[in-house]
Amino acid sequence: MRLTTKGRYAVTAMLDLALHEGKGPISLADISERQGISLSYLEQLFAKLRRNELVRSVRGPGGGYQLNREPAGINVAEVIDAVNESVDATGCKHTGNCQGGEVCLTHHLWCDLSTQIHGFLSDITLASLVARRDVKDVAERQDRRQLNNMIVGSDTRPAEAGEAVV
Amino acid sequence: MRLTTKGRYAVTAMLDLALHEGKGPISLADISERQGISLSYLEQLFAKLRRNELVRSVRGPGGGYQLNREPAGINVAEVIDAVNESVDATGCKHTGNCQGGEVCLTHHLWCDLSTQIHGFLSDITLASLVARRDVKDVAERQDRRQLNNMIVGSDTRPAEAGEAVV
DNA sequence: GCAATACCCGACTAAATCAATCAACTATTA
DNA sequence: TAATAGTTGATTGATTTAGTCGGGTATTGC
Repeated sequence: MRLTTKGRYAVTAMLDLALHEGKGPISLADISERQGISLSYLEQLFAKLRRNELVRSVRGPGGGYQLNREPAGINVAEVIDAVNESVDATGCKHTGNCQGGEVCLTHHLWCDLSTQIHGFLSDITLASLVARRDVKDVAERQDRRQLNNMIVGSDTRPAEAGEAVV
Repeated sequence: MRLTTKGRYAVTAMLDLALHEGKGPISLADISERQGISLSYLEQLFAKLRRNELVRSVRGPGGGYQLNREPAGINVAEVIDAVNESVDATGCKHTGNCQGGEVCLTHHLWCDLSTQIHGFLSDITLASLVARRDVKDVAERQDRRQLNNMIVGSDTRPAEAGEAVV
């Protein structure tokens, strides 16, 4: 099992889409700026999200991405699955041939853990995240900063990873 | 967060010790044979388990490792921690500076997930695993096979990873 | 119709981690 | 004192991560 930036970025980007629903397509450049994720990397992730029919794309000027379903119908577990980060904690992918064709001593433990994690994450939808106080606060801060950057003018580069921001 | 063979092997090896408690020190060679884990790799893992005072070692002929506490007092979470596989799902190690000094959009979600997983794993002790039916079954099979290999004689190498076993 | 926008796609890469292997060394005990 | 068994450090091939780079192609406002 692994949960790295790949899965975290995917969920963050999907949540960004959910937060800006109803404002037409959202460009990856916007998400990149707001969330501080490399644009090229986002393109890779959205290719997978699109193949899994979690988002749909609109090409051309003014284009971008939109959720393909309502936020209440998309849960965190399937977003992570879509970018190939399995939530499976077993080493044998549930086949049970961990030790020369038979199950290993701890096989059932990892199965239980997988069930636990998957259950937890699939109960959380984008809609439920949007409703959370802490998410709202961070989103407002990000929108404010993005607006600020636009007014300041040419300095529209996204804030860098380690960079201190006002 | 990551859970790979490192953490799984560590838990498996500790459970093997718990299953053979009271039979004096258990050598890593024995564990290697029963569990199909490379001896050299076990040495690395047990160096960390010893530094974390989860096991104690006895040197010399007839030596090996023993649990440093009773099985009911050792939980799975601390074993995984001991081999440097954190159960933390955040990217910022709970510091909260995921995005230029501030928390990112999904920080609290990953905190919740971490709490969930840690809670689940720290409720499972070696003693509770030893008592499980499925663990007992696998352990018996492993002991039987090891005995068999000893009788057959010179062929005492551990069963290889992909090898089909009778 | 054409230039700008924005998605689409594939190849490539530096760094990190995994899962070991190898060799040498030290302590203990039969 | 020789065999056993734990201890430590260096090294390694394979894989994955977290991107970058460079070229496409579709669409639309002017």
